[in-house]
Formats: sequence, C-alpha cells, structure tokens
Amino acid sequence: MVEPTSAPRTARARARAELTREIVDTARAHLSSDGAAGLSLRAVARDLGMVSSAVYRYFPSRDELLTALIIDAYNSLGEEAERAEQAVKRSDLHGRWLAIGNSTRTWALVRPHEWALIYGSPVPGYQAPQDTIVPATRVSALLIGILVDAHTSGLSPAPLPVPRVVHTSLTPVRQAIPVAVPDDLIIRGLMVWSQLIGTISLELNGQFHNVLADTDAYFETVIQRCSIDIGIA
Amino acid sequence: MVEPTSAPRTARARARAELTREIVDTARAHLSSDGAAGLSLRAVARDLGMVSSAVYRYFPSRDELLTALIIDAYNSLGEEAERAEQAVKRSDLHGRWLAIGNSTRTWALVRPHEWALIYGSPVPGYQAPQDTIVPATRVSALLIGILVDAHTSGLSPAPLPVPRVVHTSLTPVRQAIPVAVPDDLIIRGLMVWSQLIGTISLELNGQFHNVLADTDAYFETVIQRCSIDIGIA
DNA sequence: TGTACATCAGTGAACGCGCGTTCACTGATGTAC
DNA sequence: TGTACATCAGTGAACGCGCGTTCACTGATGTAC
Repeated sequence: MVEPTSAPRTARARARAELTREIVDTARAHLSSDGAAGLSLRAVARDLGMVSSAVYRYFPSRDELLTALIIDAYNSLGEEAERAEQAVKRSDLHGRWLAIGNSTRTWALVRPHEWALIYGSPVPGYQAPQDTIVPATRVSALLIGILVDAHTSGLSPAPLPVPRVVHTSLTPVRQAIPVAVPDDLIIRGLMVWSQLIGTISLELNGQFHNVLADTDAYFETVIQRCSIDIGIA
Repeated sequence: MVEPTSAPRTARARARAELTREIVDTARAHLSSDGAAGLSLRAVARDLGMVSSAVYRYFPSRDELLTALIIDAYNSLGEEAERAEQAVKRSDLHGRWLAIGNSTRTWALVRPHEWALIYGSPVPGYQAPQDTIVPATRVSALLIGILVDAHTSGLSPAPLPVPRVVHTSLTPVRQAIPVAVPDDLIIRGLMVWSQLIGTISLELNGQFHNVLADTDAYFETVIQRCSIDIGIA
C-alpha cells in the first residue's frame, strides 16, 4: 500500500492506516465503472459512509488519490509478474519470459481500468509525480534480467547493425542495465516490451474485434515469437 | 466530414453543413485540452457563440458528436497514410511500409488526443457504433496490401509453424484479405501492426521517458526491423 | 409572380444533477507532567 | 495515577462551478399552389 506505516502503535494510527486503505480500495472499485477521469472524491466518501470533506484528512486532493492508485497498480502488477517469474528455474530464460508475458496479460484482463491507468492515455490535467517512476519499472526490470542472463550465457541472436544515432538514444535505458549489453539486444528488448504492452492494450481496447476469434491463442503465439526475437526460444 | 451532403442547394442547407463542420472542428479543438471524457456540448456551443440547446439541432446527443469525432479521426489518419503510401512505387514494398509507419506516427504526434480517441482506452460509458468500423480499417488495409504483394511476389520469409488453434483464431481477419495468404504471414502482419500502434502509443503516453533520448531514431529502427520480420527489407 | 403554410434554426429559462474544496465546529484520542 | 492541554478525525454547511437535456417560443427560410 501507499503508506508503509511500520507497526502503527496507537488506536488512532491503526484506524488511520485502515481507513486510508479503505479509501484507496473504494477508489479503485470506482475506477472500473467510470474510469480515471470520472474518479470522484465525493462518490468515494459516500460509499464509505463519510462526509466528503473527511476524505481530505487522508488525501489533500483528488490528484493525490489518483497518484496512490497509480502506484498501487504498478506495484500490484509488479508483484504478480515477479511472483510468476520467480517460480521458474533461473536457467529457463524462455520460461521466465513466458511467465512475465502471461502474468502481465492475466493481470490486465482482470483489471482493465487499472491497466488503462498505467499504460493508457494520460488523464487530462493530471501530471504523474516522481513517486510513480520506481514502481513503474518493476516489469521491465524482470525483462532486463532475462536479457542480461541471455547475453552472459552467450545466447543472444546474431546482432543487426545499430545506427550511431540510435546508440546515443539508448543512453537512458543503459543506466538501468547493470552490465554492458549490446545495443542490438537492448533494441530487441524494447521491441519485445512494446509488443507485449501494445498487444495487451489493443486487446483491451477492442481492436481485435473482427480480427481474432481467440485472443488467448494469438497471445501465446506472440510471446513465443518474441522469445525467438531475443534469442531465448 | 461526417455528412456527405452532396451539393447542398438551399442557403439553409449550406448553412447547416457549414455549422455542422464548425461544431465538429470546435469539438476537436476541445479534445486537446480536456480529452474525450471532458468533451462538453455546452463548451462547444459557448465557443461558437450559440446557446447550448442549439447544438441539439445538429447532434442529438453528446455521444453522437463523439462518434463524429472518432470517424473523422480514423478518416484523417487513413487519408494521410494512403497519401503517403500511394506516393511510393508499387514494387517498393519496403518503402510503402516505411511510408505507412512514418505517416501514422507523424499524424499521431500532431494530434495526440485524436490518437487517444481511436487507439487509446475506451471512453467510459461510451459505446462506439457500427459506423466507425469501416474507417477504422483504412490503415490496416494498406498493410494487408503490402503483405499480399509480398506473398504473390514470393518475398515472404520462411514461415514458422502455426498451431491449429491459432489458425482457427485467424478466421475473422482472413475475411479482410482478398487472396489466400499463409497463416504465418498474417501473424507477422498482426505483430507488425501491433508493434506500430504500440510503439506510437507508448511514446505518446510518455513511457519512453528515462528510456530513450531520441524517439525519432528509435522509431526509424523499429520500422526497419519490422520490415525484416515481414520479409520486405 | 405572389401568397399561405410548413419547416427549421436558434433562444432562453428551467430541471436536476454532480463536482472539488474550504471552513468553523465538536468531540474523541493521545501526551506530558 | 490523574489531570490539563494538544492533536486529530469527522461533521455539516457553504461557495462557486459545470454539465446534459427538455421545452415552449420566435422569427426567418423554403415550398406548393
């Protein structure tokens, strides 16, 4: 949850922690019916049987509540993907990737509005603060781990040439990768990540209507082919 | 535009066509500031110097106006992509694909909110009607054209096996493809299409912050690599 | 060509609703001596 | 251990705002004879 209040002592502190959680939970439920733009403090308060102004004891504004929801969503997805990935034998790079892909999609299908919150179009008038950056990277960190392992075990595919401009453009990501990995592999990783997020978003947004009859089967094929692209099939 | 009023005779009809267009144009402008969920009939009316109820002479409800915007957006993107693709020599499949990719991204960068309207998360409480289906397929129709040409000129890459379930799942898309094309190529096409839409959406949603310094260069590499995947590099 | 009637665009008031946020307040809980 | 004071959660009223949609109406434009 958002406030890592370590072992609240007093009754007051315990009540506060609990209500904070209840507010966030209720807000999350509202997301499903009205989307992020329609998230309303008053509606949340109503559901909890409190007066709308009372919520201000817990969140200074509607946007802070939104931020809490975003952070929670990233963490929830991150935990799910980590759990799935860690259940696979370390040496099974292919299996680790499938675990990430499948758990991410499953998470998204269960919580389409939370997915939209983190990977959908930005909420107008809302600017995500710095606090969301770290939780946002948990899934990609797992993918980076696989790429690094693939590289150090010499599995990577024959690299394609990478133009100088693109090499330079990769400077920011490279910060997030613990060891030196070839530009080509980074690009393959980025493309596979885009493919994953993009495919899930297209499915959730209904763009596969009149295109695919069975999105489960298609998705399975997509992640299988992605693992060929990064040389871990 | 939405109403293909062929040669309006009377002054009244001409005025009506013009005002309809002005309403849509104004609504489109409002999209940029507040997003689709915040689109307001009253605000549009105010901007046009009319009373809010007058808009109901032109659009029976807010949702109809949204529908008009969606159809316009699909058509605008479709026209742009078609123009770009048709400027390339028919035999240059690689160039045709680059034209589609680049024109689509350029269109999206200029009109991020219209992009969100058609490829972003669905507007809560709004259900797109049938009228949007045809304009929605213009870009993918161009891609299908390239795939067909690649196949008939024997350019396609060595096909990977496609599971039976996936074959069946492709039934709906196959309706949209004039000639018989191998399952493998259809899947490659779908993946390339997802890669295109996904990459552009990730860029617009700010997911490449702290990842890529130069998204132009990265995108160029992505579409180059996509054309390898569909065997037209 | 001129008149009578029908159609239509735009007005202005109203209905009923929801929202975020502020503020002075009461009463319960926690803390320091 | 008991009391005095400080902190805090929650109340209820209010401010000022915006929204979609309906309706009876006026006056201009179009049409049929």
